[in-house]
Amino acid sequence: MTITILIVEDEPILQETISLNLKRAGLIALCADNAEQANRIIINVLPDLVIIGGVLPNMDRVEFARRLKIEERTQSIPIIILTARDQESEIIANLVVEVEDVIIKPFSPHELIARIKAVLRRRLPEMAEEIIQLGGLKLDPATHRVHAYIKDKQLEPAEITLGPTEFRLLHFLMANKERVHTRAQLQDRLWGDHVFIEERTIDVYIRRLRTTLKVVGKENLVQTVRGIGYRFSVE
Amino acid sequence: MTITILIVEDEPILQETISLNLKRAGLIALCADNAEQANRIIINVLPDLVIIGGVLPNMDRVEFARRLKIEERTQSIPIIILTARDQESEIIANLVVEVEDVIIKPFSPHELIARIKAVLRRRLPEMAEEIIQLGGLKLDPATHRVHAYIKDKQLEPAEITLGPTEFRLLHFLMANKERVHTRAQLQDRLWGDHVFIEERTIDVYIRRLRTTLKVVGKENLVQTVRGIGYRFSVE
DNA sequence: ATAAAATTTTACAAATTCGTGACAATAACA
DNA sequence: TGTTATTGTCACGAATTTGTAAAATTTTAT
Repeated sequence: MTITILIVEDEPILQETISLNLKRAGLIALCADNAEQANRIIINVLPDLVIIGGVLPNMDRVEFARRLKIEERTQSIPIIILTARDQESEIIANLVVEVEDVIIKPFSPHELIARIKAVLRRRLPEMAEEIIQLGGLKLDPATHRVHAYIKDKQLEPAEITLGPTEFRLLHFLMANKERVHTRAQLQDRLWGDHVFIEERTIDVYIRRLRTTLKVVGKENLVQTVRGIGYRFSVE
Repeated sequence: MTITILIVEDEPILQETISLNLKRAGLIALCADNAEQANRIIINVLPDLVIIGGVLPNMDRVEFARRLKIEERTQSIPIIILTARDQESEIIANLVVEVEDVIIKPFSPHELIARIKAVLRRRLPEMAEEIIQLGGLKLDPATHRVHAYIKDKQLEPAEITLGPTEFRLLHFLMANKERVHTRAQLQDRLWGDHVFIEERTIDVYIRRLRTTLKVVGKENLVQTVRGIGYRFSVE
């Protein structure tokens, strides 16, 4: 799942910097110096997000964003506008156009990445909403429910009650079954970069998840890979 | 694996606080009050990360970061700058210098640690994830699993359990099959430069790997090249 | 054939890593 | 407001891994 981001920015240094930070975050960056170039790119590659930086005179930028929002093909692409603090008129204009986010300069790379991710996350609710069925478990992100199918008996699937964190953990593990995740990766995905938790804390949540699963007889689904991390596996 | 962090900060209280929090997180903290002192430390000990805090007049801090990023020896050291929200010019300047992260004061110790760890984590290159199939063995880095296909029988491939080091060793050998690796090379690739181990230790791990493989009938895959080192070969 | 060199085994203590139960702090809720 | 989940941490013991030293074996050179 590669995510492509179009940066419209004429200042080369800023363009370069943003692009670099995006790459570092595992996102693909396309760069355009002006509106025409941007349009040409959009014709070929529909980006997942557009960042409109310091291009063109102010109102033109808003106009550019507006056009994207009007045209059917590009309508659903989220837009982030970078704007200077003093250009209040523009900020207000953007509110009218209903851009997804406005980041006021100056900003840190970290902030930029964080907000890009936030916007992308918001956009992908359906993607995360798929029901996952694995190893006799059914997890439904939409209803936030987990059911366990017990083979021997013909009983209705038993509902499992999980705390919020345990649910997210199970969800992530199931969505990436078989793959081993280090504690650092789990921490990144479930808690994010800004929150500091002890690595042992993850063990504790793994245990909580396990004990809950054990109650319905699902014993070996969450496995330890010693020295590395954890894995959801159907064997 | 000890990680050393250099803190450049003239405010004693802040210095102390940061240093304390780093220690609690298992990181080694070196402190410098000013640029000269920092340079002197860097000459002796190459830190894994530099935190530039409230030292010197503003632009000098950026200059300090820039110098580190220019000099070859220190180029790859990630830098985190602590900056006050109102010093916009500096934040922008840092973007240009391509500092790894800018943390805006005030910040919580938790946030600091989290972001330090995030930066350090990002620095690690991602391991190759390709599945390697060789000589009746299948090694999958993503799931961290090794399977052995036994020819005679039509059985399902048997799973092999390896310790972390044995796994890395096998992975490396398989990824560079047929090529002979000296013990020094293996040591570099699997343990890194800063860890001292006896050369004999590698022999021991080779043996451990061999015995595990022998259990599933894979006997001659890891071969000795006398006087040189070891090799993974399919004959 | 014998000594020297290199490698394979074996055995072991120290260090890590993981699972667990208990605990205070915080958040959510009625 | 009080009551009930949830969160994150800690400390302990058990199990595993790690690195080493030394003995045993094999290979090479003299």
